[in-house]
Amino acid sequence: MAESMLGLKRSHRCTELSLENAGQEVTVMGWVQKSRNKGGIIFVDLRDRSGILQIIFEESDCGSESFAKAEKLRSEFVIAVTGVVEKRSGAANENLATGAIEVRAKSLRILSESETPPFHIEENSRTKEELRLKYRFLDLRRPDIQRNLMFRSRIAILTRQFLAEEGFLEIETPTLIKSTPEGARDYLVPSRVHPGSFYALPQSPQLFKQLLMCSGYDRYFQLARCYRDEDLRADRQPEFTQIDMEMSFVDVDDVLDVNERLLHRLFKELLNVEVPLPIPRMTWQEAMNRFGSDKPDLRFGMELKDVSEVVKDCEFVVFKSALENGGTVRGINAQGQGAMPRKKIDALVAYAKDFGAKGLAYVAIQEDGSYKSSFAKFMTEEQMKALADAMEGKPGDLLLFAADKKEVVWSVLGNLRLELARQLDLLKKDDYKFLWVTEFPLLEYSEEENRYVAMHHPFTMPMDEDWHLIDSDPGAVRAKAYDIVLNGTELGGGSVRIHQSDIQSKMFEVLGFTPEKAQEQFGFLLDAFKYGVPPHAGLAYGFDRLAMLMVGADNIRDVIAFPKVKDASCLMTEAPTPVDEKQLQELGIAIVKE
RNA sequence: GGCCCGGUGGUUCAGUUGGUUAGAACGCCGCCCUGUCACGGCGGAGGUCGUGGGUUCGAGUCCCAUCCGGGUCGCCA
Repeated sequence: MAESMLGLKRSHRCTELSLENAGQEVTVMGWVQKSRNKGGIIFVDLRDRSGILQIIFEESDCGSESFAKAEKLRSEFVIAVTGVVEKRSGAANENLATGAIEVRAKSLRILSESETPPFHIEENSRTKEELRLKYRFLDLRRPDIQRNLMFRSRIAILTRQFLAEEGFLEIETPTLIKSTPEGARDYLVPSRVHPGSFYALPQSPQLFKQLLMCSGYDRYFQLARCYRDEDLRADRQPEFTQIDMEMSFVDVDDVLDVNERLLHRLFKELLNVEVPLPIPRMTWQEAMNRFGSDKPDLRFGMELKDVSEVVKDCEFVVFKSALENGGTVRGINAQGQGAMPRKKIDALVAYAKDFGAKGLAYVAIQEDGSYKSSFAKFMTEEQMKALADAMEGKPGDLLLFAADKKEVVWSVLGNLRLELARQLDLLKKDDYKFLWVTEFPLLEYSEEENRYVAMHHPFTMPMDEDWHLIDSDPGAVRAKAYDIVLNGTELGGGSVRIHQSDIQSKMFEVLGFTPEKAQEQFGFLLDAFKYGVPPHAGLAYGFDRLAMLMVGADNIRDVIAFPKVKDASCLMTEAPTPVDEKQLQELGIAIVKE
């Protein structure tokens, strides 16, 4: 039987009370975490978002009516207790923030009863995520998830505060927008008023923030909901939040500067971690060559080394043919792993094949300096030594080599490097290594579409010194684009935008847009650029990923209140669902049954 | 779309080469208990082993298909 809270007002959250409040009468409200009935005395652990507080019921203090109610309390009942804070006469509980005190109840109201929940509300729950997501409203009561979401809130609030101090304006942009064919798949929203026409949900506020620059707002930001209809990953949801910003009259350095200070502030105030400024920068080319990745994890070494020159005269056909076909031979040195059993090495080879390797060559340098290798018989002793020297191989080391086109070698060794680091436990969560990766290629060739596509987006400014190559060697043109990388995760990225119509026209041409098509797709932006557009640049963070890394979660779902599962559905609401025939008719939509 | 892992009372798990009535812990229900806090004591209920086929005298266990969840590759301007 639920009672009213009429006449009561919560005076404190559970852990807002301490010995300093001893003797005060307080009113606390929350959920019953646990009830321990000793017969004539009942202890109740009361939980709210702040934590746990022990309530003590004795009939002589609270009267027979409240005591009878206290005997009925079960997990997750919502109650209101008025009582007096006192120092515990029994032993203190050192596991609780409020372990030295308790509230001696004078009255109890049961505001809401609860059925036994399908799983226990507790920290570090081992209950399957499937069940927890179905009952997400209960899962969200768990202290670790509550801490994550409260932390996430602090990031959002501090970000707003910092950017406001820096002169940024928070402006919302539409989420029913025009569909753009480039990039990720759009979520489409049918228009009732225009049968057969669709809005798209934004993948980012990109064009609108550029228009805001055209309109003179000069510094904009938004915590923007974004949508991409692509498959999910541990760090990818179909709808997510960006910390999105754009600035006028700036170049690369200005954007990086303000964002470094933002990150410094967030990590200092929220984690008490000092991010050394300036954050190091590395060009894309250097990142690929040294780490085989455009988002290198700098928490450990094991860098890639190009040994093409060293092995160019050897007889090992794998190396030879790779080099003859314009490829490359590169390796990494897994120091101290020379004794790795064959089975584990085979597993690494299989792992490498997932990333396109045809195989993986290895050399284990024995403690006596001899070599155990998959290809030693094709090498002279001198060649082997030269190779080991080039890899700075010492006795006890394991050298792993990939030979192929450089893109494949990068991918294989870059991922292998990470896999080894995971196996060797080299990745410490509380070690935060930031990096700017700069000078990304402007374009990349799409085998699927048989043309160049924008690596970032079609509005990215090329580097002045490369622009003359746009016709002769488009793949070599670098862009004023940058990513902020933390511990091997792309936290965010951005670029200086094109603000000259001749460069923009050329970009569209290279991307295979006819002028008519460009006008049709992006006419509003091109028109805006005719009327005075400031040079501008910006950046967007994956807010969920940032929160995930800051709280140390392994999964983006742990920092999102109501996440979707792998097939982009919601286990709690069961969205998406079919809709009424009437709704479809109104929208002029017919479903094609397979 | 490919590959890998998982699905057994409410929850988390065990279940041997296929062999009696599928076990445990926690939770739940009832009774008892005035200093518990992983409370304790006594008693009790609760399972078509994800689903559908198949093999077999016999299937939680083997085979096939399928559903659900996770990870990953493709994909993610």
